[in-house]
Amino acid sequence: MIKSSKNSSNILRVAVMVPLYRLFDYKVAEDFDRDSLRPGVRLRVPFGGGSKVGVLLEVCSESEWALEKLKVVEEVLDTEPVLSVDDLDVLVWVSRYYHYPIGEVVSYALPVLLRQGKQVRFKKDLLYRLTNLGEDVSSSVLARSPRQKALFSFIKQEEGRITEAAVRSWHKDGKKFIAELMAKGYVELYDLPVIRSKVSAVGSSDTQLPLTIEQRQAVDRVNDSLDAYNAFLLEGITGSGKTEVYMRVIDSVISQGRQVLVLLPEISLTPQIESRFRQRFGIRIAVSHSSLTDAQRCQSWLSVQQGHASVLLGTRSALFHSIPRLGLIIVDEEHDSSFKQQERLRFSARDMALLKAKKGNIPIILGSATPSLESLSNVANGRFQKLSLTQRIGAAVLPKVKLLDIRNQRLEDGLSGQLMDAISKTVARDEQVILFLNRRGFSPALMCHACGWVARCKHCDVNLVVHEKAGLLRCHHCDYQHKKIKQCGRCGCVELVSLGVGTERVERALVAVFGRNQVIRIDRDSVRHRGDLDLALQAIHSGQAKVILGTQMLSKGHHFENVTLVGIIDIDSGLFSVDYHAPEKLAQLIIQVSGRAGRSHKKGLVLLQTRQPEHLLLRTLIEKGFAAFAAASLLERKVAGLPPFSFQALFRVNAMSESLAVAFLQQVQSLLLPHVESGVQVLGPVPAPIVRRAQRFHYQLLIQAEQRKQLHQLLDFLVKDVGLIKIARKVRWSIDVDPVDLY
DNA sequence: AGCACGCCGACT
DNA sequence: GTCGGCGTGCTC
Repeated sequence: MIKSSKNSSNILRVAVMVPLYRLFDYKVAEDFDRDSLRPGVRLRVPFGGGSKVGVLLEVCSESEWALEKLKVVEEVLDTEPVLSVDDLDVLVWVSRYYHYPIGEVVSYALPVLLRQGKQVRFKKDLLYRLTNLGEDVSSSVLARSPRQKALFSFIKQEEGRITEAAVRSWHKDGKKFIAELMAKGYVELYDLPVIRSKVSAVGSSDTQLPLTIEQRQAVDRVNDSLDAYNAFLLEGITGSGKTEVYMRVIDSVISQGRQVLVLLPEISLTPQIESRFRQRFGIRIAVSHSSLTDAQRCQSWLSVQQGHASVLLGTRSALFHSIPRLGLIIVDEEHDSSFKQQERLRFSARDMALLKAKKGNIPIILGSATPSLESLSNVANGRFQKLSLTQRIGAAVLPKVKLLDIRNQRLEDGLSGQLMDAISKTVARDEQVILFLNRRGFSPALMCHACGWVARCKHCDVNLVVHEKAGLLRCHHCDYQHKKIKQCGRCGCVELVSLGVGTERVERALVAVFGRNQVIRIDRDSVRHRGDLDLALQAIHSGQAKVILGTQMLSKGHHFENVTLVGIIDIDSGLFSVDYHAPEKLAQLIIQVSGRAGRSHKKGLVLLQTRQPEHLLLRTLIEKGFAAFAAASLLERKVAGLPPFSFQALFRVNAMSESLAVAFLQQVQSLLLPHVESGVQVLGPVPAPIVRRAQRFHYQLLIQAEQRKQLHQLLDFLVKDVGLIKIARKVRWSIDVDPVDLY
């Protein structure tokens, strides 16, 4: 049957920005201009009592709803779609895969201003360059005004790559000085054309470093397969020059007039990295991270969406940007846990990037010195191609890694005599030491000597941590605080012992030996604000601080030239954690840390305190390296009958009372049991931060399946057929597919 | 999520 | 008598 084409299509399927798991149908007036109704345009629609912003997903001719029940669209907000059909396709997939309301997923893809239905225009980033007159004069004509002179030289040196923002960040009165230079006729504004076809990159290519043979091979392999989906794992040890490989490939892609998305872990997206990319690719860089204002983020979003920017540098949320001519995705440090969003929409940026590359039929590079087991397994099964960088650039040598057997050793505040000796010797040589302990506070538990009672959080299922200096007991999950108690909460005994060792305790011990000035502690308690960290880093770089003690915070991103000894105080907890990814996280930490010691000509040493010196994975790691460790881990999983991927989901609930949470999970469990032979278990109660004061009981249900597909069938069954949303009135739930963290 | 509707307790 | 608590239901 042939339908009368255009006029019958007056039903609009809209993703309304509300937390509901379905689309909403609307109609348009008969005489409405249908041409403006393309998928991806924003609409203002009547919803409930008021009106909401939504995004048009589909124009069709039928609705499950009675026509007279449908409301009429109020307003079409865009003449051009803000999201492409491909974008919408990915968003719908994300909504289904992660079981998250479609309207919310779509709103993730838009900057706040667009979400609110505002009209925004892209303000072209105008650039400054010297005029012909300016090129002819020497900067000495500006000798009377040192600021103008300096700015003049800055513009000359950057060769027309200076934006207004760059001038502002150069000096707070930069605009004033530039106005003066423009008044003199030395400097002018111009704008760069949008790249839609093949052009050469804007950045200067003479700054390129020569490549090693391995780098050359990696670049060539990727460059040879730019026109289709190909997944590459770039495995490169610290200092082997992964970034240079990225940049060469980016060069090729943008010279074809296409765009590149570069995803970095949260801590890696620093002004330094940004400026390194800026130097190379000029102003055709857009960045996206949490410290931008709404207006800035919107402009950055528009610059990518409208094709002005060729490279988008961002954290995991940058995946949701609309990138019309995307030609390559790079995920640097692909193993990093910050690629998993652990709140609201629980998505894995690495997995989503792979999907996006596949759907867009473009190449993707996952880079890491310590790849995730998932990626290594994908290399083994032929889904990824491996590119290896094994040589370090320059004279840097890898440090020696040694296990310190602390069985039967006397530990003083967590430190063995051997480790203490090594620290003293290093300090005596006027070199620096880094010590890792992934536990904040003074001690992780406070116990009654008389009856064994332990101070616990009244909201969460965890022990309270002693913070000696602050005189507090604190919960590291919900941040509940209580003044440090002097008596047992059960028997009233006054003899309370601090059990275990945290950074504060180790710091006290180190200060007692080396003095206050030579010891510095870096964790979330000691560096609250951004400035604190800078101050601490300064003390380290100046050489004043000799012993640097910190949590994971310290393991990433910072390079300290004079560090020749790294100690990890407790590695055993990583070997026996409930988190089944803990061993590989530990291995990744050790490798990362090794990259910190002895980067210069000096030889470095890494000491690991352990009571498990014969542990197979540890031995493999330190004797044969990360690759062998990973291979052993994969084999171990295979032997244990576990898939290399974790085809499992965590079903989390928050409820007002324990009985509600348990009753709900038991209901879910009983619903699932007929459909799975095994692999559904209630875990919990589990610690979790309080969302709302009332909903503080957190339980989890672990669902395992043989295949990813089977898992999703189960989840779909739960959500759709069972009507989970209706059952789950008094609880809040979320589904975490392939979780990293099992508490 | 927001908002309306609806049915029971203290109050200008 | 009403104002307002939040339990329940609905949003095209």
